[in-house]
Amino acid sequence: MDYLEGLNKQQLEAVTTEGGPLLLLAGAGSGKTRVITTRIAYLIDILKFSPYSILAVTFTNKAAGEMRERVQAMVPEADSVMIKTFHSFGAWMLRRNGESLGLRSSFTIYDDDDVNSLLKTIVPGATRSELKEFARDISRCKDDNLTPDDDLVSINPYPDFSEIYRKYNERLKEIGNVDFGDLISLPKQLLQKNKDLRARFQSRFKVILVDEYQDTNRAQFELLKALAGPETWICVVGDDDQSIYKFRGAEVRNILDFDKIFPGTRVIKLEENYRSTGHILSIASAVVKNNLNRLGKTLWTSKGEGLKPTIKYLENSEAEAEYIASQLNTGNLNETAILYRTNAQSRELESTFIRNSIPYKIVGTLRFYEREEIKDTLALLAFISNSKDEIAFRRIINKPARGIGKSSLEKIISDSANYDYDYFETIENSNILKGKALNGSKEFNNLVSEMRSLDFKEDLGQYVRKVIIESGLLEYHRTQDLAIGSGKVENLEELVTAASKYSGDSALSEFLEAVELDQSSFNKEEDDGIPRVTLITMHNTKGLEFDRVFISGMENGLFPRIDKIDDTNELEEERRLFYVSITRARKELTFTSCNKRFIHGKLVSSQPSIFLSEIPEEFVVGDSIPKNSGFSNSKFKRGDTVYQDDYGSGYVIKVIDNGKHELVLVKFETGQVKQFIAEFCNLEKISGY
DNA sequence: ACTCAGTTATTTTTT
DNA sequence: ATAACTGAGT
Repeated sequence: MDYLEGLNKQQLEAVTTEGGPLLLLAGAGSGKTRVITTRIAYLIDILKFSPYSILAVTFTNKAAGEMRERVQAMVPEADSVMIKTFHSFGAWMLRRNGESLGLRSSFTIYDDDDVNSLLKTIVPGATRSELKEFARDISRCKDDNLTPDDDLVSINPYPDFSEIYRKYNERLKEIGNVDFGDLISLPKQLLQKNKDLRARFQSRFKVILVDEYQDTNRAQFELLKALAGPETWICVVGDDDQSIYKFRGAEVRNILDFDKIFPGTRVIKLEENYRSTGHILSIASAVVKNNLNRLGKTLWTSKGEGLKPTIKYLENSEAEAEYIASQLNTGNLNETAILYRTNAQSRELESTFIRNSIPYKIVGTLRFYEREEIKDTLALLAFISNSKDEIAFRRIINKPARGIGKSSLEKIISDSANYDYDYFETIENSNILKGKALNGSKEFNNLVSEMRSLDFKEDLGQYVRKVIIESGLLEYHRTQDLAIGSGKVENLEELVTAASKYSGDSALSEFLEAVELDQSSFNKEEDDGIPRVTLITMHNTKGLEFDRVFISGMENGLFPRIDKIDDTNELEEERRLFYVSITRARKELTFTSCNKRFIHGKLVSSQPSIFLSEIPEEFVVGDSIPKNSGFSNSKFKRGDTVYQDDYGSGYVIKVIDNGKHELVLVKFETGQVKQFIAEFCNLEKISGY
């Protein structure tokens, strides 16, 4: 029981409280992971719960892995606790219980890219951005538990949207695959429809723990409700102040209203922060206090005040990068992070760091599975396993070139109606193709049958290697490498290595699932021992901490984003993002803000973020915070409210300096966007920050 | 099937 | 600025 030692009063209470429901409000740096893992250990070790009866759900595989490791260090038999992400839990459940939905246990999971391609086959005339919109909105429907039969006007007002959504679901079902949303909503449906199944799950999982509860969406909440019976010890852990994924369907109300939905909830707040020094916490608290929609808690530390954070104003983004670079001469780069709101901001930092020979690493930009060569291989593997997979088929049939162009492809697709939409069968039996396309398609089918006849149960790595070589994909990408110097072959090698960790009957589908759901195991760490400064988006920093943090681009329009400034809910979410960013820092924190910045190739004037004005002056040093204008010479700033005789009132979207004139782009309440030359326009400034 | 010029749209994205 | 994509021309 020595693992209980050193816990503070609230932590101990959180660990030992019996029964459910239990809501743990765990502030940033309050030892949340320690509490969850210790609670699991305590349940097994002291309260004698079977590890098998405990389900712990997280949002990332990284978090799941960390949790497993830490629990096992305390209680070895905890290795049979089910610790999974929401999505991998859903996949696990569907592979075992999906027959009634027409799912084979080897289904594959479509990612956003595949979803887009599938939608394109359903709405061929749609533009790229329309497809993207449909994909996003369908995903949002699934997050929100909305079916095509529901009123979807609030999601997408386009009258055909419901039909598109319906057709999309039908096609997905015909193909026999699922998307990310299905991994939550289908298990939920199964449990709701099938009383026996529900009883089985409820008798197995006596304890359910959910981490990062503030980021659950409606569907995840419903799944949880279906899993938890009246006797279940349900415990959710989260921080309403750190809810930053609303744009992905996260529903803050889940945590705000938890005690109303689960009557008799015990609420325990963990407010002692073990991470940051006092001034940093004071700033974080002062900032987040401006949010009205929160449960309210105040972090404190016994660490002492520490250094005052710094605010620095720079003329432009180049100066900003140079300033940050100049600060990196001292201190441990491994313990330093530069945070920004948008990925595009990393470019300037990168080029400056290269110029100054500062080693850096960028977190989270290029995802392994999104790479062309990887997607190609996965598509081929998916097709070998399921020749009804239209998206995989489209992707791989003519790669490398087999003489099957657009028209031949469409012929096969349309003729597949006669062969149960199985493209392998269509090629096998249809006589619609001739010449080069006929030979090419037969060649493709031979490849597929040959691969199907091979056994991969011993070593999936060897199997994948064989597939890559025999299909010609390796050669194809080798040529690409030679042409443009990409590392595609290297990536394919890495895929083979990753695959060799899998064996057994379901090796292939396990592997395909891992690639979709757990990219972390494929992200090769630059482990050359050189200390590197971390470049990272604010969103990606959740759960991380550094001795020294720079928060860059503190400008209205960029952060908070321009379209979020005048919507209270959106602004509060941006502010939570700021709160998350601030609380990453242990000891040192610097905010930088620029007067001018290149945005989409245009030099744009900006003004300091309204968030900077929320920092109490007594906690910071450095440049003083300009009130109102005065930072730039310009009369107009982004975010200003203006009035114009012809168009009425609106706000400034952009101020562009084109060298000759200052152009002011205004979005009016009517929805019109107009451009004016600052010197000559009759715009009246109503208010500004 | 490939190339090149023109077009478009550029938030965040644990799964 | 820039990447990613489209469509016409080779």
